[in-house]
Amino acid sequence: MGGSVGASLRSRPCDLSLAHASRLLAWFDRERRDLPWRRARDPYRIWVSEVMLQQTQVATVIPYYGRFVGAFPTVRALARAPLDEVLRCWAGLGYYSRARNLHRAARVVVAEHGGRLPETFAALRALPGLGDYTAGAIASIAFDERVPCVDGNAVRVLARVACLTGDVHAGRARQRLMRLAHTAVPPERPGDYNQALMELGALICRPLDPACNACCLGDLCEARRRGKQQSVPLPRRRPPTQTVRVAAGIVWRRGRLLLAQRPLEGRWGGLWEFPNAELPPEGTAAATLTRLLAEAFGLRAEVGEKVGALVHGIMHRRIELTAYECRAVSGRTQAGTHAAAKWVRPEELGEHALPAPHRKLARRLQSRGD
DNA sequence: AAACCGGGGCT
DNA sequence: AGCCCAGGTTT
Repeated sequence: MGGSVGASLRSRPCDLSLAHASRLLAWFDRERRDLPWRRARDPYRIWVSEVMLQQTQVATVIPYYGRFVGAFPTVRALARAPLDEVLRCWAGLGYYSRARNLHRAARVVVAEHGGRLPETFAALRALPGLGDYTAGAIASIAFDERVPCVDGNAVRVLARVACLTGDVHAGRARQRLMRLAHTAVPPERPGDYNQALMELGALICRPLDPACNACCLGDLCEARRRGKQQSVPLPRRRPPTQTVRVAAGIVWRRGRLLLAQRPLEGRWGGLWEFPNAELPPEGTAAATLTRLLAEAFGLRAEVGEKVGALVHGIMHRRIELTAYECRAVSGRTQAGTHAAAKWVRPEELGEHALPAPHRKLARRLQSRGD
């Protein structure tokens, strides 16, 4: 292993000076935002907050966090709850596998660790749903272990301070970054240090317009010295966007709507949705929905007017969802490939965890006054 | 409305 | 190293 002689002569990953950690900590002590999960050092609450903060911004997380720890104040309470209830509490946050993993791990913690979170990085990392980031966050913040936790904010700060010009998301530059991240964590206050790094990335060392003049690391930052803040780190390369056309049926029968629960595994696992299917390139919505309702749900239905259309973007995918009002005229309801199917009153929609695009759809239907 | 930013976990 | 999961903010 290791690079060629040439590579090792060329440039070693420059370790960050010790000064950077104390600067960062001093800045954090002054500027840290007062966030609900920073008020206690309960490992469980830190865990919940870290999972919610994956792929979701602080402002969005705050109200959900309060409701969630209100409903499930301890690991045991979470483990006791049925998954459905947990998903309902998560509804709207997106990326529901996070909630499923959290719930699954809570049950493991109760079964194998007596209801208390294990206190080392290695033991945390072994729990389902906890990867390097989350295990590092809990280990350092709740248990003072000297391990890094590297989110996108931390990547940006480290890459800029050390001016890592390669692709920090892959290959050698990635390894270098992670090595740097490990050595950079100070033995004192590792948890605060990690939070400071991420906080600096979020507030100061922003992707597009870093506030270098206000940065506590300004005079240590190699990218700034070289005027390369804009090009370091290299943006992640993205696959081209794919458009998917989906038709959904708002199916009525005796004043109730048909809702189907997705299989527990996989995309939007366990969530409830309006029956829907991807439109084949040449297919019409009416034909697609008629066949779907017949074959998957055992219903003969008439497809009526278009009652809504929206676009939902997810990563590099663009879902164009069109909804049609349908009337079920006969048949005995089956779940098909879904986990379940049921008829609900419109006002009961809110009690179900729906995928984001279907939530949008449901909101529109209700505001329309149906 | 388009462009852009967000990454963890698993195998 | 590559695959899967499946949202929000900015401009």
